[in-house]
Amino acid sequence: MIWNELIARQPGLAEIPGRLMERATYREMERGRFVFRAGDRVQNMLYVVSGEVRLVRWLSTGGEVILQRARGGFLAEASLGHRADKCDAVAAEDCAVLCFPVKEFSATLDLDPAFHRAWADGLAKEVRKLRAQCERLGLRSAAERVLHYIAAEGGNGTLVLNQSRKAWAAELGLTHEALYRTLARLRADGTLHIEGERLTLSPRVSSPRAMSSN
Amino acid sequence: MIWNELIARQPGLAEIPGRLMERATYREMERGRFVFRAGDRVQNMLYVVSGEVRLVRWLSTGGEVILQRARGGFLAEASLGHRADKCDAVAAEDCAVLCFPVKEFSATLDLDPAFHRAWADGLAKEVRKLRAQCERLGLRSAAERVLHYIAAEGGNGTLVLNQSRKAWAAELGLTHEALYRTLARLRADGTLHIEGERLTLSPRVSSPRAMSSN
DNA sequence: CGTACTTTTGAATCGCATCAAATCTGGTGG
DNA sequence: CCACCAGATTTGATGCGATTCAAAAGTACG
Repeated sequence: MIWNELIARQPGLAEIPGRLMERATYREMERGRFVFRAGDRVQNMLYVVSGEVRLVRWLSTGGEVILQRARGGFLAEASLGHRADKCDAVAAEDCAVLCFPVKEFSATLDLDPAFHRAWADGLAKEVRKLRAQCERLGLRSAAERVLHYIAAEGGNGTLVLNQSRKAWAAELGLTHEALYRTLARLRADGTLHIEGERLTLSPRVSSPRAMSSN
Repeated sequence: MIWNELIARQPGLAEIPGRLMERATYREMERGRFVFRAGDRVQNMLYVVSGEVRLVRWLSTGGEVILQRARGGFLAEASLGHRADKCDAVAAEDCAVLCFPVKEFSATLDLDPAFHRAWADGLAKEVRKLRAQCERLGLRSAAERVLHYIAAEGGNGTLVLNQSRKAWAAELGLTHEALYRTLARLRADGTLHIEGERLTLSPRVSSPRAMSSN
């Protein structure tokens, strides 16, 4: 495995001390495979290099709940201080992961204040991101969620979408049909300018309410 | 203020070094009072000793989104590295808080690895909570959100609600009418047993299916 | 080419939001 | 103790918007 190249592509790996990096093992797995199961002892901190791994919990009603979708980042960071995981981790696509032994990982945090700070900062950033996501999902209309997303994630009123619209729809808590229709309407009434992956908010001239018959 | 007694009651305070503890100030505030407002400069890290403080955002439509409910724990931990808060913090009940000056707080983190570790663990816990909340808000029906909440927050299938149902509705991203109706229906069809604040899932056995994936 | 997936539009349905209003509750003060 | 008030709880009627089911056109890739 060519570490340097890998690290260059993964900003999340940059802060990891070389000593710890050397202890990592590389694994590939195919879609549908379990990375670990609920009740397993926590042995590794996993970084998802490519593909997607999901943290899943099963409801007593039989339904499944997706707790995390890790892509290009750590999986189940919160399990660091825990003996066992409460969730299953499943490869949602063919994927590659780096496994850091928790013991070494934990020890490195204690010995390397800079790394520790980076780790805590990463967690804090995740908290902020998740809060924004919660706020967005609390919005009642599709249009509001779209505009909120562009305002939050886009730079200066312009968002360059780095995923399919279908995937975006899932992230917004909408069906893809609802998203397509909403984008079409926002473009039609001039709220949004769309060219390919670039979505730009039009400088608002009139009322803040974009949708509906006002 | 009798620190020792206070600390004994608050497991979250145990890890805080005495040096930092001495710099804390104690404040009490009545229900409905704002602890801080969006845009205020971050001056203190707040620990909620008693009562409840909520982090909320107000929607342009007038609705509210509850981003955090702090009870016996820190509020807005993620604001540590930030200049200003983006949310209002409001006392949901009469409450008492400890205020730690951010500068001292931050410096102590750097000097005390054990404290730093405890802090990171707290952040990780918050991440897990928020992930669960995002998943919940992604559920499309009111009933699913209610059941998910009970499964996630309740112990052993039973949830003791520690807030009004109206407030709960806001947390679930529903109107209070929708929540009342949903609870009535779930009780009627035997899915849920309700007595006062105690909500208990009826044990309906069904086995976890394999990944359905997309 | 052919397959798989995304994008796009259409039509029907359903559930939640909304508006409205009655009852219940806890707390305050006369 | 009762009157009163603010807020929570509960039920009803209605409309809108998202889901759902369906299908066609576009796109990437071997």
